[in-house]
Amino acid sequence: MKLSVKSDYAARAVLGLARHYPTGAALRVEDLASGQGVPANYLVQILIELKAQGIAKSVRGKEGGYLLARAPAEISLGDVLRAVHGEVFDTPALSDPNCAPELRGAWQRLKDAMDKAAAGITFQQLLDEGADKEKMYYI
Amino acid sequence: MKLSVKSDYAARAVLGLARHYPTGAALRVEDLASGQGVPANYLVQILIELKAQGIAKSVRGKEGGYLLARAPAEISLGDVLRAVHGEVFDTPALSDPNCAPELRGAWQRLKDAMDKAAAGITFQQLLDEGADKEKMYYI
DNA sequence: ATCGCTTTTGACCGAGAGCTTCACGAGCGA
DNA sequence: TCGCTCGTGAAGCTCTCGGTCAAAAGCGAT
Repeated sequence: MKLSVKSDYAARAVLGLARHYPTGAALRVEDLASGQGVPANYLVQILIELKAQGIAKSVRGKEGGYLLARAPAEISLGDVLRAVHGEVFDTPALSDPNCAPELRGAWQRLKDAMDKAAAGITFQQLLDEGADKEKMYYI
Repeated sequence: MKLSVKSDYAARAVLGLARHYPTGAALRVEDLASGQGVPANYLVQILIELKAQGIAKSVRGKEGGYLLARAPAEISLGDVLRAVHGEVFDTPALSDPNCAPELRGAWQRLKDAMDKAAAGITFQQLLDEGADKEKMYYI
């Protein structure tokens, strides 16, 4: 099971916005893209999806750009994954009625594990981990 | 994150072989395919991969077919997923060096959760669940 | 009002993967 | 030798993914 580059880009974008969140200012797409190593034109589409899901919001015109719609503590990795794909975990078997019920149960268990793990990772945690790592250099 | 139909087919195939495991006889591809609602010509390719990973084995000639190489209790859903794709969970971010380390940690946690969940589901369990369900009708 | 900045939207395209089918070769038993 | 089965490779088809581009639209400043 391979995760798409899109999910990765989306996570990077949200992390970038989260780092910038305390300033309260909007971040331009171009700056966000170059800071995270993501093609700007592609990032635009991802940001639009993030906005549609209420994760980010945008400001137009000069001094415009993107910022998070909620605090980083309120955004989980699962939210981001659901924003760019429909579901965190999906398989044709779950919607196939002539799939054996015991198998469907197995896929469901896998899905639940995935959902739970993704919901348990918030971007505030990631910010803290990054800060901890940086603190190492000062010791 | 979408799971391919191939993984589903592989799981069905192994479940079908597991049900037939106690007899010790080989199961023809055609029979296995029609029993599980899988295109036979495609199933062949999947079975070859399962065989290459030591999950199934084959017998040629008349009375030939496929059977499990180990007991159903020794085969986890993770084994099957790893047989048809390379990994249970993979993302370009994990091998991208200029991805933020805190993000890589997050993906790794997701991967671990997935691996653990997939390793914890054996086909013996699925057989038992199926048997339990069948017993319901006799009450 | 107009201009420059930004997001927004939609269309487009090439490459590759996934799914499926087919045809033919190879091993085994009668 | 014949019939049965697996084994293997190749082909086609569709669809998604990753990425680009251009034009529209909102906002602020001059």
